[in-house]
Amino acid sequence: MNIQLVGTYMEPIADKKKAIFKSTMELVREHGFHGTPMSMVAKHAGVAAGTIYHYFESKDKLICELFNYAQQQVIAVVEQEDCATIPFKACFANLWMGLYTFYRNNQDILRFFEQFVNSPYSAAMPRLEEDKFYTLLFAFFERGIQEDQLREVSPRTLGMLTHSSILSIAKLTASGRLSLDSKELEQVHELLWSGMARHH
Amino acid sequence: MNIQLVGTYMEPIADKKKAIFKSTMELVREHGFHGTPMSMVAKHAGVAAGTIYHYFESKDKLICELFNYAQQQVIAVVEQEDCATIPFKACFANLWMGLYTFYRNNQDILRFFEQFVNSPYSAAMPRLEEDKFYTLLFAFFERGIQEDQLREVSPRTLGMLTHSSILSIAKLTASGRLSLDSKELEQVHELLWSGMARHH
DNA sequence: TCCTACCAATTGAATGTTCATTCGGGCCTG
DNA sequence: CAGGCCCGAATGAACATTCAATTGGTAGGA
Repeated sequence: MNIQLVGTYMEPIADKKKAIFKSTMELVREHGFHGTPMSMVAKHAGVAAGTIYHYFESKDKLICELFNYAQQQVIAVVEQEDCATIPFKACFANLWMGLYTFYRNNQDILRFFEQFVNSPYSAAMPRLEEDKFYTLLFAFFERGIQEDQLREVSPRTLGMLTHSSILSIAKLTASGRLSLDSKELEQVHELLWSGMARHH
Repeated sequence: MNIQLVGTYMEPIADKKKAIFKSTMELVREHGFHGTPMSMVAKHAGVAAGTIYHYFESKDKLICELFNYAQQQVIAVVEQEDCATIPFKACFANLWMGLYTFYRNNQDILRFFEQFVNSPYSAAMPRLEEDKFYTLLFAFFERGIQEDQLREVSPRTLGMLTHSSILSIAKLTASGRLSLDSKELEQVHELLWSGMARHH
């Protein structure tokens, strides 16, 4: 039986299934989609090759489900930080740092995402309007504009700019090619903020 | 004889070699690294499979050489826009639009790059210090700081932020999921500028 | 001018490997 | 003992790479 992930946030997932997800993520991070045969996933996850096919129709389905699984986690971060009870500016800072921290601590996911969205798999992704992550993100910036905190630039543009800055900095620091202390990280999102904010 | 590309900018490249580059780029864009067998490249380029191996040691080498080949073109854009004879702010605007336009007009390259840098191939990339593109980019922002035009944020950070904004907007508009008119494009890099600029 | 020796360029069928996927059977648990 | 889980060897397709054979062009000698 395929246990559904989608929608209900995160039902208990069969152990083996979770192990397969985890292994796939790690291996794909290190070796790419090509370069990670099912046999390798099986061995790494400690299951037999056939078992994977008990849980997933095919390699492609596995990859796509894994994407959704990981996406849920990112969505959880956004939902946690996007709260209307604190000033928008602070909320923006939290969101930036929250997402940044998440990607830094989950480099597998970061790398997997980037591979996924730039591969032909991305054809299987929902359109922006149906993508929960982006819907949340855009709504957040919409709110900033409503509250007269942000310039009148399309919320989509603001959302993409913010997210891309997080991703690029996270990738860079994760790769060890650049290291930023916490003061410099603050600088980054302040810089973004001062570009996007409405100057009264 | 392998005609060298590296270093001397761009020697005349054997026709077939160029055809192979072009086909690989288009096919990889559409089908990914996996998903484009050498036989497909051969057919698309109008050569025999064996011919590819006359010019390239292996598939991996082909991919890596292609990356360098494309990188040269991006470097050319930076070199063209980064001129010290006009005010820094204008130069920044030119650079942003120049790179954006380049990626918009060369979606193959954009997509190929993103796949490459997030794949295991990226291990073959030079370190940031030895990467000509980034060296130029960072020097550009260094200049802005010297000239007291920019905040004192690490030039690397500024460079990465700028480049990531270009890439994300170019990817998004290229995919048709968002379209920006020229006024909105201006807004984007002005927004960035106002975040990065020193406020006297 | 013609002939020939030489070599780079090119071909595509053949090779051997790697891989996704299948399936017949074993092992628990209720 | 039925039914769900799980195993892993076997299968067949797809692929990167090789190589023996062919072409075409060029330099030199007569």
